[in-house]
Formats: sequence, C-alpha cells, structure tokens
Amino acid sequence: MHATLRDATPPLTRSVEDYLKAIYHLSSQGGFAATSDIAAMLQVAPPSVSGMVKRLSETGLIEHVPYRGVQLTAQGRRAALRMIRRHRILELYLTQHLGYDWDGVHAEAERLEHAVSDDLIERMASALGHPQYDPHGDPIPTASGDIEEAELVPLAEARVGTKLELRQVGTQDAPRLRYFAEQGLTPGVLLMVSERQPFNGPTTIALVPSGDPRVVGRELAQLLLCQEIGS
Amino acid sequence: MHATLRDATPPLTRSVEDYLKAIYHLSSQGGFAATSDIAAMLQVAPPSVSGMVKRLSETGLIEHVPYRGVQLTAQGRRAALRMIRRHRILELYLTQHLGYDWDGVHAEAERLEHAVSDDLIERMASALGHPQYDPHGDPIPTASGDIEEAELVPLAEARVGTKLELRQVGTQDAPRLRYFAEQGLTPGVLLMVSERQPFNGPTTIALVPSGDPRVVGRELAQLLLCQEIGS
DNA sequence: TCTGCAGATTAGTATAGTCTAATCCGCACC
DNA sequence: GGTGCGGATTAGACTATACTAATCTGCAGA
Repeated sequence: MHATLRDATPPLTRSVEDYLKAIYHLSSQGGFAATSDIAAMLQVAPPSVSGMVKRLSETGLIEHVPYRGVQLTAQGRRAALRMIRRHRILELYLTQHLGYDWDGVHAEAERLEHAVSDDLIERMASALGHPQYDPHGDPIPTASGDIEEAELVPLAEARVGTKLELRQVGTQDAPRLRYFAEQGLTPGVLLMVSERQPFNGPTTIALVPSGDPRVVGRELAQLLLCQEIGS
Repeated sequence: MHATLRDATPPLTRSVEDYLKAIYHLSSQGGFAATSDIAAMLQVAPPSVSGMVKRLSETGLIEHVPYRGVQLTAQGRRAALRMIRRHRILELYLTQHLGYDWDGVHAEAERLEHAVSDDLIERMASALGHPQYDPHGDPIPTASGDIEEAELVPLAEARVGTKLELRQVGTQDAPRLRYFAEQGLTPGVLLMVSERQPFNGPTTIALVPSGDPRVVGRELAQLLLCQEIGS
C-alpha cells in the first residue's frame, strides 16, 4: 500500500518541472499564481497553462481555484525546490569551475537542470563545499528541501543613513547584471545609503569601505536586495 | 539564399539526436544500419524506427533504402559526430573533474549530451586540455567533425608473440568495465600476447613491464582493441 | 443593479513521439 | 522456380504538449 503510493511517482517531464518552478516563483510571496502570469513567465499561450494546470492538479502537485489561480501542494513545492536547488548549484558550478560570468549562466543552467542526476548535483555541491548561495546571492535549498527565507529590503526602499549588505540581485537579465558587476554591485558588498531623490527618484549610495559613490535609479534599486547591518 | 539555407536548420530533438548516434554506430563499419538493430539499440519497437526513418530521410539527415536499411548523409554524419564529441567530452570531464568512475559515466553523459551548449562543451574541452580520447580510449571528434580512424586489432585476434598497446575498451557495460579496471586493463597499458587456446579459447597475456600474466576469455578479448607496437 | 472588459477556460487542431496488430517483401531453401 | 519465414512497413491509436478561436466569469464602474 505505502509502497504503491511511494513508487507510483513517475518522473516529471521537463515541462512539468518548468511549470512548477514558475508557480513557485510567482506564488512565493503569498497567494495564488495567475494563469496569465505563468503563461508570460514560460512564454506560452494562456490556454496551454489551463491545460497543464488541469493535469497538475489531477496529479496532486498543485491546487487550482478556477478563475483565481494556483498554489503548490507540499509535494509540488518539494519538486519545485528540487529544481531550484539544481539550478542554483549549476549556476554556481559553472561560474566557479568553468569560467562563466554571472550574466551568462542562467540559460545554460536552465537546460541542464532537467538533465542532471541527483548524484551529479551532489558531486557538484561537494566540489563547491556545499555552498549556501548562488552567484546572484539567491539561497540554495538543501537536498531535503529547506530554503532560507531572509528578510531583505530592496535598496529602493532602504532608509537613508542605514548601512547595508547587498545580499541578492533579483534579476537574470544579462545587460543589467553586467552593469551591476561593472558598478561593483555584487552580493556581499557593503554600502551606506547617502540620499534618495523624491518621486521615485534614484538612490545615492557610498560603497564601504572605499566610499565610492554610486547613483542607482529606481528600477535597478528595486532589484538590489539588502540586509541592514547592526552597528 | 545561403542565409535561408543555413538558418533554416531547426534544432534537432532529443530523439532525433539519439537515432543519428545509433545509426552512426551501427553503420560505422560500412554499409547500412538495419531497422531492427536501431530499434534494439534505442530500446523502441521497430515501427517507431520506421516512422522516425521516414521523417529523418525527409529532412535529409539519412538515406533510406526500403527493406535494406539506412545510412547517414553528410549532414547527418556531422550531427552524429557532434553528439559523439559531446558525449565523450562529458564522460572525460565527469571522470576527471567530478570523481566519476569509467563504468558509471555513460548514463549521465547520455542525458547531458542533449542539454549542454556548444559553448559549455568547448569550455570543458579546454579545462581538459583539448583531449583526444575519452576514458574508454574512444577518439573524440574535433569540433569541426573529424574523427581519428585507428586500425585496431581486438586482443582476441592479435598474433601470439606480438607486443601491443591497449587503446580502446569497446563496451559501456559497467560490470565488464569494473572487471577490466580491476585487472589493470585500461587504455594505454602495454602487453605481450603469450598464448592463445584453440577453438575460441582464452588469450593469455603478460602486462609490460611488470610481466604480470592475465588470462582473458574470448568474449572480453574481443572488446580490448589494441595497436601493435613496432620493436 | 446592470454591463462590459480582462482574464480564464473550453473546443478543436497540430506535431512529435510512442505503441500494438496487421500486412508486406525479399531472400534462402527445397 | 515456388514458398515460407523473418524482418520491415503500414494502419490506427494514444499521450504530452502546444496553438488559435470561441466562450465564459467575475468584478469594477456607471
């Protein structure tokens, strides 16, 4: 009986894995993922999403409230986190061991995450010393499916005068990532918020300890996720 | 015009890549690959092969002579060699950099070869120092599609008294590979053929320079591909 | 309360791949 | 030179995924 239930897990297809990841990301900050948002994220037409949603909810990976959206079940969440672990370990491995830049790894990891075995992922993880963060600062879920939930503040919303550590860069867009790298804005960097212009204006910061100033427009400042530093 | 021709190459699917590789291997020593052999190699039913063969010959990747078999066109051969290059570089990378054994890499490479980019393969190739052979001694095709065609003799057919270098091990079967490794029979090893029993009997060899003897049955001796050493 | 629009779903079609069952073809043997 | 058997092919069906076009629903605004 139990055996039947546990064994009867057919391997997920590539598409299913992509849908689960998308739903995870879209519903991570609470609530439901909307059909049209999933469609946009996966670059498919909305009816394709409706079709897949039906299948996924039949197999118990998601919960579907018609005309409202979907949420992952515990099982679906586990599967999504497994993919995210793979993705982030791959990104880190490719940058650390094969000379990829942080703006170029995403696409490669996107394809590999479906093909690698768990064994290979764990070998990469050990080769990397069981890292906790990927090159963009995103937390890597553990093999058992736990993920760090940090309380981070977008630079765009940080109070003037606070000292911050840049922890995550919330985009995979290559040109933006290249620009951040040029500006020295990579995870781990410390900075002071010097001032902010009103009406969604730019934020001015000073890098610590160099003191170099940087002016960051609203759109980009929204992507720089920071943690306030005590002291 | 040229542009149209060159651009109009849609990416090959996973299945198509597998069929091309199988056909390459089956027709490498001349002639046609038979439907049933392709089916056996890919673990699909013969009618599936007939269907795929039709599509592949329509797209110009193979040449089909009904009831006879198929052969690769120049284009199909190029695509097959590209996959074989990927496979062999992956196998070598996994053994050299991620601690895989030569008997365990095949399955992993088999899945990854469809997912990696050309860029990643070339990065792995440089990390490996642009190697010429994979862990089993199989030659790695160049990026431009050339492959070494060595004249190798199976140990089972080598003349008694000759000195040989073991160059390739012609199997991916894990238990056999493990056994060869235990016996010290890996590519690069030198040996003398000491004697052979009649009626498809075993071949006795002496490892060089240690002189250690080994008795190798016909079936395995057929898999050990050697090159005669001058002097 | 009605109405309309945006977003979601259903209906119907297409493609790539697979399968089983039925049929066909070519060659080896008598 | 016929005949049969084994391998190859065709016929027909199924699954997963995608699409477009048509329809439905729920809520926001009049």
